Amino acid sequence: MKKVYLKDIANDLNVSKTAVSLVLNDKGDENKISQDTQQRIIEYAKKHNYIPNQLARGLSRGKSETIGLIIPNISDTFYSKVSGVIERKAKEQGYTVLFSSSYEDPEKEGELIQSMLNRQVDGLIIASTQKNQKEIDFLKKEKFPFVLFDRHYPNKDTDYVVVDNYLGTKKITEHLLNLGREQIGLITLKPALEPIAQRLLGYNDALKSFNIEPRKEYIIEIEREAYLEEIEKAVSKLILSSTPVDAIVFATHYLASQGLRVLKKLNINVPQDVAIVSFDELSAFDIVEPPITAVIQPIKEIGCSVIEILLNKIESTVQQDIKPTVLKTKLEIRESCGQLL
Amino acid sequence: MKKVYLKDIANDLNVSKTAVSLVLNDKGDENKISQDTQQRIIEYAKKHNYIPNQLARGLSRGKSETIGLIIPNISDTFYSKVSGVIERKAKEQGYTVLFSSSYEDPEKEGELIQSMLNRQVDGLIIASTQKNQKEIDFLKKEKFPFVLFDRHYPNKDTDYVVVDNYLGTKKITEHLLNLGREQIGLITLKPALEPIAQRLLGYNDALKSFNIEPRKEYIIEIEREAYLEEIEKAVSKLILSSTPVDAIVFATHYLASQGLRVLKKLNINVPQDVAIVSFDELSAFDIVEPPITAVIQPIKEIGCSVIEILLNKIESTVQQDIKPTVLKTKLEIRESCGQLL
DNA sequence: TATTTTCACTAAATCGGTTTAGTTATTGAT
DNA sequence: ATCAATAACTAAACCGATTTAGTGAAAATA
Repeated sequence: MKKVYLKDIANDLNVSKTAVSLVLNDKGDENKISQDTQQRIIEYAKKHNYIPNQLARGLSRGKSETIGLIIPNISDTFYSKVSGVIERKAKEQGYTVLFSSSYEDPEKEGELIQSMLNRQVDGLIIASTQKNQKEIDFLKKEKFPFVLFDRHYPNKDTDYVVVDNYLGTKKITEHLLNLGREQIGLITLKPALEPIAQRLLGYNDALKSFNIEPRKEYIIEIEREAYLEEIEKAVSKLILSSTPVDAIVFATHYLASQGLRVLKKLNINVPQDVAIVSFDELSAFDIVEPPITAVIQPIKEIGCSVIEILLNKIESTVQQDIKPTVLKTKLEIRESCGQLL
Repeated sequence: MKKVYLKDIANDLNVSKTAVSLVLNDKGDENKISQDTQQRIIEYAKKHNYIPNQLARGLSRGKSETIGLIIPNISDTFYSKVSGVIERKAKEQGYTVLFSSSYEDPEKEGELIQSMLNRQVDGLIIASTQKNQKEIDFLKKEKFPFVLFDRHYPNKDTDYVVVDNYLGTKKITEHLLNLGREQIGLITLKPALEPIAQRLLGYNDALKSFNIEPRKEYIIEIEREAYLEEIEKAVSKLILSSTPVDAIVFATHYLASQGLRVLKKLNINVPQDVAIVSFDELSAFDIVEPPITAVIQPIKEIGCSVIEILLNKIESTVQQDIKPTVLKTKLEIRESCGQLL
């Protein structure tokens, strides 16, 4: 069973390549190809399992039916889950997804964007390192379809889909305050990224709304690359201080899970000695000891919004408006704050 | 800044497209293009940020520098982690990865394979549903480069990378036996898949090696799609039987975590009443209550082996031997079996 | 000096499709 | 009977690269 090309069909049926191409692209009727001929072509194609070469097709149409997905790390549960949704939705519309991880390296991200563009992707989805103003500006200037998610450039006018990081963190912090905790620490990352910055604001404002002045020594910003080691110091510092905290807000799921490991190692009772909450979660947060209260991100909605906006941009002929999307997080109360359930 | 094509460079420098192409593909010397001309071309290309259109390139070379990755589900932590390794290693060699999830649907998997082939991927990596004999045979017949992983077709002679599912399950079961447990249940999936079948064998043989005859009523095979509901019945049955089990082996990480949820709900003490072990793990298994003993898969090795075998096949001109790779799992002892640590 | 090699290139074919701009043959209107 | 319109196609250009087969001039060899 040799591979069959458009040319072969045309030759064998004594019609032109044009006719075959038109018919197989569903443009037979509008181009007045007779029903009989259409039938013959379609049957032949089906029988010989003809599949067009997408490279050739993409080359001549200037469209590849492919979208590029650039994320910090596919191994991270949040990104892998969003990627799953994006891929499924994209496939439903006939698009295939090229993906690459930037590992938080802006230079690499820049290269990835370029590499995706050479591959003639029809659009890009980027959870950016937020240090690639240049590439983003380039995409904007070229009016190339793209959507940012999870992290956007607040000073740039682009499409993006994010969750309300500010409000989410405010919610978990207020949850602690409502349960009577007052010395609340925050373990977060160096605030290079917009979501992280927003989470800090949410934490601060929650305290202020309870008339508590945030204390600088309760806020610890650690380096993402070295978080495994640094978190140990961070937790110890908050716990063993002369004015120890009675609760800790963790700004990411991996900070929370690693934080809990450290607390266990130090024999701190959660929630009796210290209550903890997490922004975002791992799927096992409900069965860890104790189950961790968290605000969870609407994974499915994020993925769906992203793909919807992008495909709209790709497929519509009229210029689409730029539309920021901010989704709500959901508070999932568990036992790590001492509330009886 | 307009986009620049090969033709533009040729025109502007008064050389032929051939010369430009050769030089930019590092074939200038072997084709005796003068150093001077080479310099000019390279400089011009760099200055104008020339990037070849990969579709055109792929079309004319019959090679796309792309590999296709087909997995059951990118959202599953195991597959997302292996995917991360595969993507990183592939990128290092200049390949980009197209991915799609089959969601255990053999028909969809078949379509995905076809779709990847139209897109002219240079090779395929598949964690198969194991129900696509046809497509696999087709790939074999065409001598198309591909590597299976996680799941292979035991009756077919193909390259694959798997872990020793048999020995891994034997190890965790023996661990329970060594700690004095004797009524050991197994909660697993309907054994359509090779790894799952192997895990059953490992469980059985472990018992036999301790002179215990496996009991049919201790082995519960549940439907993957409905595992959330079925596992509840399964656990209850094992626990509330007239001869209740004193330990349960879970054949996957998600069975184990869901199993633990159910045990907690039923107020069963782990490990006092029932010890549990899991094949494969979630990253939080060390902080759940109790921490779950598991055999873990060597994610990095799996990814590296897969990509190494595939790129070898793609890039070498001589026919490569077919090479099955079976990797070792590692027993991670935690507290869910009652052993004091 | 005549012939072969080598050097430094290039024209044109090719990859496998899509699309534009025609071309016949037939039908319908006047 | 004549001209315009329509039906049913097709030839050839094109997408943007790679690659094969050659070319003319200079240098080397006989």
